Amino acid sequence: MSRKIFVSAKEVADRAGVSRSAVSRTFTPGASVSEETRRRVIEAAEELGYHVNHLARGLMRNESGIVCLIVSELDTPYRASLIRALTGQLQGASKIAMLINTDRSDDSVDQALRQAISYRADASIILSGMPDKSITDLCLKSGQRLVLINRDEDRDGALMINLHDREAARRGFIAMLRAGCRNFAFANSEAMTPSLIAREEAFRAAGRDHGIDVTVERFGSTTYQSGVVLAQRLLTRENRPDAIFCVNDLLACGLMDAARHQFNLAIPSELCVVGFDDIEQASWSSYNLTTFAQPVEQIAAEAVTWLDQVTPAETNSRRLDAELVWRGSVRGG
Amino acid sequence: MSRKIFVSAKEVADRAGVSRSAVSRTFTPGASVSEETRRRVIEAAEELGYHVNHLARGLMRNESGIVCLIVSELDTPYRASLIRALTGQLQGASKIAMLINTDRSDDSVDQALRQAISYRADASIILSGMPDKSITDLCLKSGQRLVLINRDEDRDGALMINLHDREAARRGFIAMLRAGCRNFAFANSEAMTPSLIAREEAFRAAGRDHGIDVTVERFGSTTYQSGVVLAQRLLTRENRPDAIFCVNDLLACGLMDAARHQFNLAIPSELCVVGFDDIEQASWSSYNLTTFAQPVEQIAAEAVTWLDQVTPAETNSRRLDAELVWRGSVRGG
DNA sequence: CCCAGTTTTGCAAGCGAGTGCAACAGCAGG
DNA sequence: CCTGCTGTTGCACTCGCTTGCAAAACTGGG
Repeated sequence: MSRKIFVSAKEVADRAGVSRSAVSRTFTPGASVSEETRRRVIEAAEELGYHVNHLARGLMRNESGIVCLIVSELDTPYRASLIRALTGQLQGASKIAMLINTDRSDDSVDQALRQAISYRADASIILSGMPDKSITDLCLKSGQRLVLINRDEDRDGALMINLHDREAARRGFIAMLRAGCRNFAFANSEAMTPSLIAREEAFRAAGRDHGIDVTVERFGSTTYQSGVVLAQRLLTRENRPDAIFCVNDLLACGLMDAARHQFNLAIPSELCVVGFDDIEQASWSSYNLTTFAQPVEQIAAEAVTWLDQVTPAETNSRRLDAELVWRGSVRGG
Repeated sequence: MSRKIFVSAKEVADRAGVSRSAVSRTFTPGASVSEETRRRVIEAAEELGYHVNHLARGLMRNESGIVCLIVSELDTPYRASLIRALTGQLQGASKIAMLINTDRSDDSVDQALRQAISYRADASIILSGMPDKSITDLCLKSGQRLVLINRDEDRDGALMINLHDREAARRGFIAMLRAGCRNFAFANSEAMTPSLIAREEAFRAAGRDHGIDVTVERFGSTTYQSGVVLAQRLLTRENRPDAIFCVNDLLACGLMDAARHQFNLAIPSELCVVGFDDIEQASWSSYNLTTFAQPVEQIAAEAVTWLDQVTPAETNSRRLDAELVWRGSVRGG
């Protein structure tokens, strides 16, 4: 099977005619090595194709440089772009991302965290699902840091990054109100994630504030197909909505497609739509969707800089703005 | 900073009143431990929240269980779905994926492979870019396995997974020919990946075989925006194409949107379009794109089973079928 | 040339696990 | 009770690296 073929520090030391420690120090920033030995070590290392064994290093330093990203349905546009931002910025901070896919079963977020512990990840970033309290406690007790993105619930000792969902929903309402809409609806999935709930609630509240009743419909998971179904449910009502806030862009795309192709509605003249996430497709001219942008790079930056802090992980919470991106799915603007 | 707080086998051993080896053996399948001690160890481990340190285990076993996925622009729909499939199946084979993002510089595929070596990854799977020969040699010499997906070029000792690009292109041509198209065009990017070139060449060849001249236009990278530009270039020609094979779906979406919204063309009556990849958006009713499907799950399966083989990595090549998915962007069908 | 002060270096003790080997216990048969 | 066998256990070594500590090698001033 796999024989030990990786070249070790010992071999480099022998070749360079120095001690093992010298090699180690050469690759440890800030260690005391003379220019001369460093040169010889580097040279020998180059020739042999030596690379420090990060596994062993992690063992000694008690710091692996590994950060686990725990995520399901990672091919969803928003998730994928967040992963891209995170991996990019983690590498910038010389850490490396381990990707754990929790598509399978339901307890698999817990499973994933166990994996993270087994690989002695310095931290885990949870993008979907919500782990058991007992597991997160174990993580924190083990000295592993935890970042929850758009999960909202409280977890002591973790960093929680969320958006101003409520304000976004309210702004969306007002935008469509100004566009002259009268019948408001909110298209949601049944996922009932805290942030999705917040958007729905705030949108209803905005309606109440203006003495307007908001129709809410929920269906399935937060996908394009659900958007199609929601369109069928909402657009066949007797007083058809002329303003729909979709809980995210994927849903909005499905809803818009159904509205146009099945109900022959013109957007935005007969129906205004607002989405959330600002996925790439929202900017495609078939959709041209007015939406709230997830500040993915900023989210990633917050996470990574927090992880880089040396102070012991304290409970921490960040709430970022979701910027409104005006496009053509709402009149005016 | 981070104190050693992870619980170790020693502590479990003490608590269970056995030797450290007993603990080790309990978590090593096939080792000789009595039912009684195993029970006590498991119990103690549970109470203490012990998890085998995979770093240390990897050190001893000389097998880390880590597989690196090397990829750029991972938020592209096709890439994202491939990553999803790969992570899922790797986990099924009890391996774990490390994600290396090569968006930054150009030599960063090499950088990525160095990382992979540093973490003693058992294998690397390259989804984008092409590493230097010297680096891949180093990988192979170090006993690391290598999988190249849609990279085509020859690399001794690696597994190369490709599709029947040429046949797909030819089939696409014939499909549009049967639909009654006369003016054929091929919309490509300037990425010039082997598989993209193969599609283009085969499409031209199909044209030649039928005595039909094929217009080829190339622009930028393989994105939606390039599709828009390509539409502008192709659809303003004096004898406007009525059949366009797009080198991938993303490009096709951009091209279709531009054709419809800027040139007011009806698809498929005035223009037939064929894509490649079968990304999710291809099935959205705004596009309803006839395309060739990347068999992502099958690709992932091939890769993972090959990695699981115990025989020393031999050069190996798989060529899979890209199934034609008939939708509405080509007449007939 | 000597000595105190500053680098630089090597030794050796870890880190947390796996595993060959020998000692050991338990058991059945003689 | 002794012998031989099987199955379990613990010791000690190993993996590749980091790092405290003390010895060795410089440095410059007197």
